[in-house]
Amino acid sequence: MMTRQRRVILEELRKLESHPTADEIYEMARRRLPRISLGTVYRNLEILSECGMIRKLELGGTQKRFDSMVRNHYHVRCLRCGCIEDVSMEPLTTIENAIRRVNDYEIIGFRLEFIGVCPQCKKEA
Amino acid sequence: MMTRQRRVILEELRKLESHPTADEIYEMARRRLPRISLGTVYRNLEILSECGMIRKLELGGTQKRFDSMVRNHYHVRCLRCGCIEDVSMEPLTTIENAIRRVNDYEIIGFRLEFIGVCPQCKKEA
DNA sequence: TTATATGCAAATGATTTGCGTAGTC
DNA sequence: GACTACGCAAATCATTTGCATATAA
Repeated sequence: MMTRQRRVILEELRKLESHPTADEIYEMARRRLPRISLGTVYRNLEILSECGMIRKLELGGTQKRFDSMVRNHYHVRCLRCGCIEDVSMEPLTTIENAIRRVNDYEIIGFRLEFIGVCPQCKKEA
Repeated sequence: MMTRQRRVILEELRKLESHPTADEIYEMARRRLPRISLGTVYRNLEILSECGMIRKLELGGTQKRFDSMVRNHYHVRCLRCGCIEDVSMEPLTTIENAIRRVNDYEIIGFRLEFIGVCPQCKKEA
């Protein structure tokens, strides 16, 4: 069911290169639909990520993050300011191949997050 | 300050190969110190991981996990039951080298988590 | 029309914090 | 004795859920 709310959430997410939290998405959606509720945002983010239209990122920090880029890619997170960016890097075929059988698990995928200090914070430090 | 509480938490954590949550550690500690509080457990886990004596894992799921193994290693998480295990696998020198400069960040480390289905759950499925 | 989604508010679950007392160095 | 940590309970923060109403197909 493509409701107005769901469409707006999806559109707003697609405008961004970044990885907003649920409440950031709520603020963006609210500019277009002032009566939308935070609960609706959470519900739709869940549904959209279940059906693969967006990606839910469970990276470090207390809040989950979301992005509209579904292709496999990696992230860097800044230790200092917490900002998160995509990593431009050829796919790590080494890992992709190495994980076929790990600990006798059936491996479905992996999550790779880099941790470091972003250029901005490097300057300030 | 090595209090009785802090020592017990550390000892209990070192007994395990697994990656317990704060409340699991609380239960373990409580068998030896019945009056210990959950707040104390959280405070000590924070302090111990800050000074590098244990490791705080911010993997998927809602709860943080902790382990006493400080050397760099990776994890597998089961999609179905949520259990988490260490991965026995030679260090991925490919990544270790590849990450020296990513997106102009100063890279300090990375977090790698595999996702799959554990042997137990494979049987049940 | 009928299932599904919404807004609102209250509930939940993990973690953190304030405060007065107790323990460690 | 001074500083740090403790136990307890209340507070906080992100997220989820119940319910009566509204909306999309």
